[in-house]
Amino acid sequence: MAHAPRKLAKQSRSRATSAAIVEAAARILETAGADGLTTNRIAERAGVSIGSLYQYFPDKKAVLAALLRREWEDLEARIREAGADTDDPRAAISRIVDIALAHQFARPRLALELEYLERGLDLDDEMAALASRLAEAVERAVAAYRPDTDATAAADVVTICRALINEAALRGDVAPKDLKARVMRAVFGYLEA
Amino acid sequence: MAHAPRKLAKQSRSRATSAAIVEAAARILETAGADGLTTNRIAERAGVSIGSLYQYFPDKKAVLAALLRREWEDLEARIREAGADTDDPRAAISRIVDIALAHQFARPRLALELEYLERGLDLDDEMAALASRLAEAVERAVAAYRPDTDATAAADVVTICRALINEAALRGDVAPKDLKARVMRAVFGYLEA
DNA sequence: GTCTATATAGAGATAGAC
DNA sequence: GTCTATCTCTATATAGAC
Repeated sequence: MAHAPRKLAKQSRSRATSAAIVEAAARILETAGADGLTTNRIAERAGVSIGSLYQYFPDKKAVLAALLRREWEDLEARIREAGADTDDPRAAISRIVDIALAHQFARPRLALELEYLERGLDLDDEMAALASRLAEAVERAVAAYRPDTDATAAADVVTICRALINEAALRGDVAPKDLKARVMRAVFGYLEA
Repeated sequence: MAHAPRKLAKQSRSRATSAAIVEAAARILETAGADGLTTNRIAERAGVSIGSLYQYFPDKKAVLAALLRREWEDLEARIREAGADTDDPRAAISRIVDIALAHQFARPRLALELEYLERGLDLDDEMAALASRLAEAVERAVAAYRPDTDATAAADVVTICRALINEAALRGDVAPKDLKARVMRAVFGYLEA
């Protein structure tokens, strides 16, 4: 297998290019929003030609799907880890809130734009499965805290968190110091009611 | 003033036309989303030519602004009325939640699309004032229930309501029978914490 | 495999007849 | 004041040289 190393090097370069394209899309979404996101600009920002972009992705939606997947995989790994500890369920939920805060405030505009664009993307099975794993990680943490709740409660908690954080980010608050407290108040106010 | 009636008739026809254009935009947003909303389609749906549309509105954003204004004016009137009764603050908030539910479920897709598009519209002073009146109506109701809270609490309550209702509408639930209960749980869970 | 050049389509908006 | 016809621009995506 004398060709293996060369092949690997090629694959690695290829992955770097497609990652660059995905990150270019992310940067444009952050600065110009969904309106400003064109395939030509993505290619330019990624430092490749438009022709190359279409060698890596079949169409514009595929670039967005890859970006969304990157974000979800990151989030899922962190949340699964944070929610694992069932000894102190309240602390587990608190850590999940921290992760959500960190994630959305790291790139607030990006998170917001993706949330909107997500609807226009028809997710394939793999993405749907990823979304399910994400939801389940939260469900387990919520169920550990209140075993008498169903999946709806966990979904509501996620919705409430996202909305409060998005709204703060939208208003331009860099990272309001009382936001964590307000999110916790909303989450546990809901769960304890 | 022999010309007054004719003038009024003219103004009335003119208002009917611009209302038709605005409603056409609303219908397209509901069925095709922001992507499908083009000035040509708006004109076609409104039963006027594209040339006429531009006689009534300077550009596409102006049509959207007029639509948003229509929605907000409707909502503001209802909420002001519902929140007025300070004898039973809890009931006042409950009625406001009912109005929000009715409003967003009457045309869920429209409400959702407008929420996104709102950001791309630079509101003029009049629209900003309208938004303030809307916010203040909720603030008064919240303050009557819990006088020790600030405007942030009222804003958070609005954010939580909108998110839960949008999420339900987004999932295609026509009007889940337990949604009102969940929204109330979230709102009062937050306010009583 | 990466580029340049371009086909194709559709957008927003305007001109000018009636 | 409403229409049709069209200008201009910019988008996605492809073709074909290298």
